[in-house]
Order: sequence, then structure tokens, then C-alpha cells
Amino acid sequence: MNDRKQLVIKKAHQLFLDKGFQATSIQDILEYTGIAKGTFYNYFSSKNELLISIFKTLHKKMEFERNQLLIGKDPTSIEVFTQQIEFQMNMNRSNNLVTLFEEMLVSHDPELMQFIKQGQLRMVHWIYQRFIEIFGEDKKPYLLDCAIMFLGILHHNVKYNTKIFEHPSSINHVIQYCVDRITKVIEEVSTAGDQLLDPELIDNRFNHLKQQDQGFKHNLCQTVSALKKSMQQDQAHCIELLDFIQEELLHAKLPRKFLVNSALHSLNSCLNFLDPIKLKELEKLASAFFKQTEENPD
Amino acid sequence: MNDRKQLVIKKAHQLFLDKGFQATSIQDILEYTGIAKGTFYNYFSSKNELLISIFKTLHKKMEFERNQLLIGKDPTSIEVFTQQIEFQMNMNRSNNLVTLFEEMLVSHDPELMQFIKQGQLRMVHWIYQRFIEIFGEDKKPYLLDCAIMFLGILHHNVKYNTKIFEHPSSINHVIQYCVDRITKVIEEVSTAGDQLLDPELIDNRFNHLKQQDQGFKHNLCQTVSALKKSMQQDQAHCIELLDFIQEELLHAKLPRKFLVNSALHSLNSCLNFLDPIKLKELEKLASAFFKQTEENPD
DNA sequence: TTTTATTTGAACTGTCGGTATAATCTTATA
DNA sequence: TATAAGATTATACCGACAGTTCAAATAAAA
Repeated sequence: MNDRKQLVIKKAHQLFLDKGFQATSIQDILEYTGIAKGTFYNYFSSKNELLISIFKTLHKKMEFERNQLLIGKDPTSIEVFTQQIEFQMNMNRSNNLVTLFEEMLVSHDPELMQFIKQGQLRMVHWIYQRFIEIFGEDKKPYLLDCAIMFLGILHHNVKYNTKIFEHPSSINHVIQYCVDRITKVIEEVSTAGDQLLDPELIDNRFNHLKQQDQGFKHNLCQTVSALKKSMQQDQAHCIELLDFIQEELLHAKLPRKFLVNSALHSLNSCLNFLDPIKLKELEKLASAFFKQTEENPD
Repeated sequence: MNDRKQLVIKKAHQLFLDKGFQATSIQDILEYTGIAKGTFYNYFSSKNELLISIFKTLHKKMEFERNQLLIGKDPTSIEVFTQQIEFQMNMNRSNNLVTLFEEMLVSHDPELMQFIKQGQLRMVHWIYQRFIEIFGEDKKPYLLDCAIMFLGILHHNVKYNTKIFEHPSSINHVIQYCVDRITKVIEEVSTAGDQLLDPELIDNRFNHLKQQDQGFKHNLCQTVSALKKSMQQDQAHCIELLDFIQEELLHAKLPRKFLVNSALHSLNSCLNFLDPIKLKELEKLASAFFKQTEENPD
């Protein structure tokens, strides 16, 4: 994407944060960014499309950094999840995304509506998947409900703490409270066996994307963290190597096969510290991964 | 309020439900209602003010009927509360109030923003007060948090059940689920002793109502007891009437105006026993009371 | 019938999102 | 370096909109 266009996105974002989307006219954007009207309509076919561009940019950034927080951490740890939520809420707040989202809902533009609905679903789905990792597969039937309720509790508590009562309590405190609550609710709801929505509803929507990928991701994280746990002593360089492999396979645009293989080779010389079975599993995962990406390079 | 104006409010409401607020032009309203532009601006100073009028009308109706559901029922019963919520959610849904609310949030009109904030606070406050009745005064420190969370859970669950997944489960089922959940959360949170917001925050916002209410209470008791003292002889039926009025005005959920007026009328035929000045005062108090409750039924 | 209040409807202002286009500037290539 | 292709600018324009104004028409009250 053009640098200039990128700049327009950034500056328009600033304007929207200050004045709101509806209240910002295209003329405002032209003056603030210093481009001409013609250029604007070269970049974006409408004001709505500009808004979508802003959102896509932010969304990518958020997903990337949110996943970055998982690297080298235990995916089953609730504390890591809390940190991820904290990060996202802080980003939401500093970017006033909530307001922008609300404005999008109003637009009556079907494309925009679809986009926002997708975004909300992705968020629910992400929380749902993380809950499965954290609370275990056996709680799964209740975790879609709980993901939805968690978002409800979180947003309402944050809203009333900050906006309505202007309470000075830190947002992290509110988040911790919400995580504590949903943890108990998950316990309660799964012993009561009370289900509202079948998780298949959301599984079906997302598994066309990358069911095998989700499985792969899960297996990879599991295997890596199992390996870490299996270490006899604290082997800093082993941890570094494992983190690197996880990072490269999960988040790199173009994972470098030779580096991963080299890292695996190095790990093999630490067999006295590591569980050899799990290491074999990791090697299998990596080779399967590269086989698949070589067959299907997109 | 003018009948014609009332009709405009009703028809404009229909239009807003069909097309949305922003998407409905004033011209649309003029054509649909058959009034002239001049008339419109005689009735409402702007489109926003029309929206506020619509909301006030609906809000009054909702509060009235919601409180109607309590008459003769046990206010501590959770089932009655559930019915009240069901009624409100069904009214919300059939009137698409949620969408209208969202559109209001966007307007950037400070008056509108203030109005909606007030409305949301009143809803939270009502739930908070009902929770106190249902779960007891001892749980009070946690019930503001729980009222907020209940609304969060409820709205999110309803949204995802109906809008996003278009799940055919009845809304009453969803509501029951949410009530069950919050009941357990209240238990859990009060044994854990975990508080986020001090209920004083909302008590303080609404006690100005109570304060003027307190003044009224005081005057009423003073006047009634003065009347009793002013009686020349022991007039049992006068005392009964006075007690009835006091009781009805102070403690009835929905004081019956016609009964109070009838009682006052009867008392007027006892003027030879009663202080006429004090009786006039009592009549003034009663009429002021009903005037206020009709304007502001809560 | 006269007075008073309400309603009408058209003309007007100014802003908006979006279109169209001719003129100007950049950049890459021949 | 010259020139063609593409990007950018500036400006005029369109229809739709919210909101204003006001004199004339109409209805209601006296």
C-alpha cells in the first residue's frame, strides 16, 4: 500500500478519534491531510471504505501483538489471557475504538455491517478458543456461552467504571475482576450443565478457514510447553530455541525452513534435558507444516 | 400534550423502526404524518428533540407497566423479577429500541448524550434496587456490580442468540439463563467479598429524588398528625380515612388517586371536627404528589 | 362576527457526500 | 533528455439533507 495512503489512514483516524466519524467531513480530512478530493477518491471509494481501511489496519496490528504476547508463555495460563485482554482493552481505549464501532453500526451500509459482525464474531471466537485452551476440552460445550458473557461483563464493567461513573480505578483491576468472575461462572455453569448456544455454531463458521491450522496451532503450543516442562534443569538456550520455533511457525510471514531445522538439530543435542518423544513430535509437526506450506503457498 | 403531536410521535416512531433514525429525513416524516414543515418545527425544535420525545413516551410506558407487574406480587420473588425483565426485553425488541439507542449514542448531541446516559443509569439503578429487595440488604455492597454485569450478560446473550446466530431459542429461555447465572454470581461474589464499584456512587446520584421524597414524607406525617390533634372529638372514621391516605401515599406501589380523592372528599364533610387549613394543606400535598408521579412515574 | 391561535407551504441558507474534469506535477522508460 | 503514463490537484457542480423564516390560509374561541 502507498505510503501516502497509509498516512491518510493514520491522520483520518486521528480526526475520527477527536470528532467522531459522522462529525468529520471529507473536507476536514482533505484539509488535515493536505490531499485533494480527487486523490481521496482515488484511494477510497467512499468515506465508509476509509473507515474499513482504518479498522483493518488496527485489527491486524491488534491480532499480531495479542498473539505476540503468547510467545514463550503457557497458553493454558489464565494470567497470560488476562494480559492479552488488558492489552486489547488498552488499545481499544487509546484508540476509542468502541465509539467508532458504534458509529459503524449505525451507518446502514450493508458492507460495513457485515464487516463489523465478522469482527465481533472473530473476537468471540478467539476468546472461545482461548477458553478451551485454558479450561480444557471437557468444558467446551459451555465455553461459547461463557465467551459471550465474558465480553458482556467486561464491556459493561469497563463502560460503567470509566464512562458513566468516571471511577478512577485502573482498567486492569476491572479486567482482573471480570476474569475472576467468568472463571467462577465457567465452573458453575459446567457443573449445572446449563447450555445456551451450541459451540458448533461458531465452530462451523470458522472451521472452513483453518480447522487443521487451529489443530496445528494447538498441538504446537502443547508440545512446546510440554517440552519446556520436561526440562530437567533451566536451560536458557533450549527455551530460546523452542520459542524461536514456535514464533517462526505461528507468526512469520515466510517461515524459514532451514532455521527451524537447524534449531531442531540443536535441540537434539540437548536430549539429556528434554523429553525425546515430545521432541520427535515437534519435528513431525514442523515437517508436516513445511510440507503443507510448500504444497499450498499462499 | 396535543393529540396531533402525539400522533406525529407515534408515526415518526414507526418510520424510525423501519428505516432507522439517521436514514429517515424530516421530509419523510412530513409526508408520512401529513403535517407541514412549519408545524413540525412548532412541535419539536429539531429531529433530535423528536427522538427524545419518542423515548420519553416509551420509557414512561415501560416503567409504568413494569411496575404494574409488581402489584400484589412478592417483591422479593425472583420469578416476578424475571417476568419484569421479560416484559422489558420484549418491548425493547418489538420496538427495536436497541438500534435507536445505538443511533442516539452517535449523534454527538450533548443533550441527547446526557439523556441516554440518564436512561441507562436509571435502568441500572432499578435493577440494583430490585436486587436489594430480592437478595437482601446484606448483599448490597455487591449488587451495583451485579446489576451492571446482569445487563451485560443479558444484552450480549440476547444479541448473539438473536442477531448474530439467529438462534431460534425463545428470548424467555435466554433471560432465565441470565437470571440463573447472576443469582450464582451474586452468591459467589459476596462470599468472596469482591467489590468493584461502591453502591454509594449510584445511591448518591438518585438520592436527590429520595430527598425531596423525604421532605414530602415529613410534611405528610406532620399534617396528618396535626389534623388528628385538631379533632374536637374522637372521630374513628376520620382517623381511618387519614390513616388510609397516609398509608396509600407512603407505601403503595401505585397509589390510587381516585380513592385518595374520595377519602379527602369525605373528610371535607367533617369540617366541624377538623382544622380546615390543615385539611387544605393535605389536599395540596396529595395533588402535588399525584402530579409528580404522573409526570415522572418511578 | 371578530379576534386569536394554529397551521401551512414555499422559498431560502448552508453543509454534506460524491462526481466530473481539465490542468499540473512525478516518475519511469525509451 | 524527451516523452508518455500515471498520479495529484483545484474547482465547479449535483442532489439530498437539516433547519429557518414568514406571510398567507385556516381553525378555534370570544
